[in-house]
Amino acid sequence: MASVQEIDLHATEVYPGTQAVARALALLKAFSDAQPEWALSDLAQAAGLNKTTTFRLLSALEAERLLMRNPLSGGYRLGVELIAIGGTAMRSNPLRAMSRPVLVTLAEQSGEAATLEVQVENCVLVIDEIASSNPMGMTQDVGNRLPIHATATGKVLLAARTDAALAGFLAEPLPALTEQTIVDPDCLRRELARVRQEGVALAVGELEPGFTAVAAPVVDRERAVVAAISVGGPSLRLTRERLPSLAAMVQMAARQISRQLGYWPG
Amino acid sequence: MASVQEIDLHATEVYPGTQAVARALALLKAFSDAQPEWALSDLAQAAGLNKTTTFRLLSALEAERLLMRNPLSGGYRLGVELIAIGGTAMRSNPLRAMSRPVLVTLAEQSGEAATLEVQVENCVLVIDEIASSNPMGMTQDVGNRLPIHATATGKVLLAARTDAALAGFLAEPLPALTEQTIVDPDCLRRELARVRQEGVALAVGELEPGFTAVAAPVVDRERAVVAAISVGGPSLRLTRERLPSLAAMVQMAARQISRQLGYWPG
DNA sequence: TCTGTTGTTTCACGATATGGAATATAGTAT
DNA sequence: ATACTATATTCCATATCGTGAAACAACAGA
Repeated sequence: MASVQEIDLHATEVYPGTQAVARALALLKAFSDAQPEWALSDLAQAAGLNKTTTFRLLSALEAERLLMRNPLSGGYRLGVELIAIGGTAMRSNPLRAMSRPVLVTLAEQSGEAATLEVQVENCVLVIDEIASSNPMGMTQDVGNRLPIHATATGKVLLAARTDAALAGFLAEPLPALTEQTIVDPDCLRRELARVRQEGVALAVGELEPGFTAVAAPVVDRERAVVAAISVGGPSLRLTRERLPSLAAMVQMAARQISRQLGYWPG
Repeated sequence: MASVQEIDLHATEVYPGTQAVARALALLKAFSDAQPEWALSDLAQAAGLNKTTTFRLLSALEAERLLMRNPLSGGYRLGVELIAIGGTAMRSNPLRAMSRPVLVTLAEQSGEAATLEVQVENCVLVIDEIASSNPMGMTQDVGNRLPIHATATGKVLLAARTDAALAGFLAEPLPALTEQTIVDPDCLRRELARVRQEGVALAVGELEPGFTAVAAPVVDRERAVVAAISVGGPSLRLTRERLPSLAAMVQMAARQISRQLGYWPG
């Protein structure tokens, strides 16, 4: 019936007695870079909710400034309060706070931009980014979600998944962002095996043409891969010869952060 | 009874039929830079909610990754999903998108950091920031809330308030952040009158020692002050002699943005 | 003017959120 | 060890609060 693409109302059956909250949050999550503005009816349909219910929830979110309305179109947009809360979330993130000095050193040492990323659903989320000391590289990606299969950090995080979880992910087609993006499931599987073995991932022009990145996993006390860090920059600067030494730096930094998290190798 | 400071559950009576959502959002807003982690009981008490209710709401927020728990203390913290949503909110903010090129020009022209800020409750919220071309100035303040009475942008926004709204604000004591912070209500009132007349606000060492900023209002189609922009930097560089010319630049840039919003002077 | 679409309000119903009480799980002092 | 205190978590009967159909209002296009 719904012709508009469906938003998943979170298959994971939620806590009992939180329907309204879960629905409100699902509505919030419907907003994205691709669709930053929603009309009430469309959003109601996409979320599979009654129009009245949607209206009431959106009104509550608007009253709290988490949403705002476009005065011209009447459409809903994410509000300023979310920028504030997001900023607080960023600054209070313990992983970010721990990693920052290491990232700064890594960026200086490598002369490239360094990032800290975690997995959120089937994307990697940029938690922190230290700009390259070399000018240009102004990516400003903090808070951005990137496709997990086309990034070095993403591959590191994917490599840590169980075969079952991986199979589920690979069941759906992988979008190609560039000519180089790995879209063949078997090809990606082999790549991930390599990543798992070597403890480093590369992405050469797979996210965007001319951009190369090297990533390594951050491991916590329970030996779970909780994040990945990377250095990245123009492929012209991150030449094939430099990659091994960059990989070593990234791995070293990642191990340093892991140790702070209580991870002890062996 | 409640010895912990109370969180205001939003005096403005909310939309009927959204109690749970409003409460959940109030819980989210309880997290701040000053108090980034809450124990269940404390938060329940501060929000004036039953412990069970609080637990259920927090669980729902945690399930959606808007909150996470500190594995050591068991305390609640803002989660990564909020960083993602906050990033989306920032990038999709129309005011920010409009202002950015103007801000970039302003930063180049002045050689200082330029910011765009809006009012949210009794704070100013930094929506965008273009770092100074001169090194140092690395403030990284986007998403940060600053006290409205101690910032140039804040004064601009305060100056636009009605006398009644202002009186309400001035009823409570103004915290001093530095020696220079204006804490006397009458003194601030006079300052705001000046700002209203001249259309520019200054803050010299009022937010932090040695930091000076100049701000001007951004006005929309309905002649409402919706934001303020500023340039700021070390007081040693923003000398008394430079301030008039900087003020002119900021005002020019603000007028440019206002015009894009449909404001037409006269 | 009519018609289709949007956003908004109303309201009766019952599913759903609520909070007291009971239980579990620590952490601290005795 | 044991009792004690302060947490977090589960259970469950109750009625409050969220729900969605329907009706209304405000447009835009034909």
